[in-house]
Amino acid sequence: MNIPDKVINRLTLYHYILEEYTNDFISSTILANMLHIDNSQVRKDIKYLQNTGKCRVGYDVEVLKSSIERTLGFQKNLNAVIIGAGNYGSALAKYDSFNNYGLNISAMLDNNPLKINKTVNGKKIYDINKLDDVIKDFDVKMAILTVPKEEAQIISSKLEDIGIKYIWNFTPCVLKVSNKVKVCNENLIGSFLQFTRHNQEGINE
Amino acid sequence: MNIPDKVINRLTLYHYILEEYTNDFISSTILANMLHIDNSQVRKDIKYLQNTGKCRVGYDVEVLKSSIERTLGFQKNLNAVIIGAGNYGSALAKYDSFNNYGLNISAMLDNNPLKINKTVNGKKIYDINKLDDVIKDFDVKMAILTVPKEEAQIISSKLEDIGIKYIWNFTPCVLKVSNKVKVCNENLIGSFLQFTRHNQEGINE
DNA sequence: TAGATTGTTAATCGATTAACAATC
DNA sequence: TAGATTGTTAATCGATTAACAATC
Repeated sequence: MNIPDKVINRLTLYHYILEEYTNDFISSTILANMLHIDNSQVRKDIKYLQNTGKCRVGYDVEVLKSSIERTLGFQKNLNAVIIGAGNYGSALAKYDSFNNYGLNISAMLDNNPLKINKTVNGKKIYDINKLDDVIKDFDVKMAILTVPKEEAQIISSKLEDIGIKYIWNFTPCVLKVSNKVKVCNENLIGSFLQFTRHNQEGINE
Repeated sequence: MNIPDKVINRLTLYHYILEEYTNDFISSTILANMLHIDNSQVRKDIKYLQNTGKCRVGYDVEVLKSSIERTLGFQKNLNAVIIGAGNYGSALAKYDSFNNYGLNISAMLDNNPLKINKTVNGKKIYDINKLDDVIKDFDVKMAILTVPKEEAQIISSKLEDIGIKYIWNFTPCVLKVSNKVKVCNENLIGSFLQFTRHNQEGINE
């Protein structure tokens, strides 16, 4: 089944809520209020899970949680490397929750001799010149790009040549790649501006 | 004028491209192809800038760049603190480009005595118990939340009491706040799943 | 001139919200 | 039973794409 991006995003938020939720059942209205969205939207999202609720009671929390996990594939593992062992890369290497959601960080790479062969949270840092080998040895499908933006395009082209499938781009840089590679831009500046540009209407003083 | 979120996001991507672009003029088709979107969408987005192009030539790169900067308010400064001086917080503290887009990191806060009074990239780390003072002293409008998720809700409630306006939430946690506070969730898990869930259709082998 | 490109309108598509019968 | 909640359809809203006249 094809689940729209926005629905996937909301499903993960429902999952966060359910993890903290102590009752056995939860209604669409409660979930909706916590996220400031419409309750019929919650019910529609849940329909994608082929999950069924109970009138007058709501949804079984455990069942709902595990059907989100099953549908979004929290259990299937995808191997990734982090390219760039700076703070951002290290922060992501230490983000252990990734494992619970199907993302396995196999290794890191950097060009700094002082960092090579060190580890961050148990992930070894390899020489960027070994990129090709590391990707093959660990069966890596995704590269997480946290290099300085000057280097982003060069690395991205290399990754494409090696045949990587996914590039998760944390640099403020639009990568030129063919349509064999999927790029996801984590655009912090964009988020910041979206967030703060809306002073105009809404809750200002 | 009220610019939709998606447009704001694309405008920042255009800006990234323009920064690297060496010609004097650029057409909507070139921008569109780089982002794999429709060229009439690019022209519509640019209309929000009240910028005008030239038939047969395209848009003046410098003019376009500065009208994006003006419209999105890259020059107005908003003060923020980073709460949680771990790797993620430190990575953000070192992300100097924020300054070019109107975000000024005034200080950091943490509860670890070993970190307090140290600095990261010139930003001093204050005791989290001084939160109230720091926010007032630096005229802080935004808190960037990079604490462990167990602490996220407690800090978030404190921030609301103090009267903070924006919480940029990097924790995998849905915060309960009143509508006086705006929360922006940087949902990494959600992005990851959106990104990789789409094996089904598209470019798989 | 011929042709490339903008600016803009109309058509399409998708996502959100409203409404309500069915259920327990 | 009365009332709360789901499941689902219809209505609305917004975003994207298609089309094309106007321009230089």
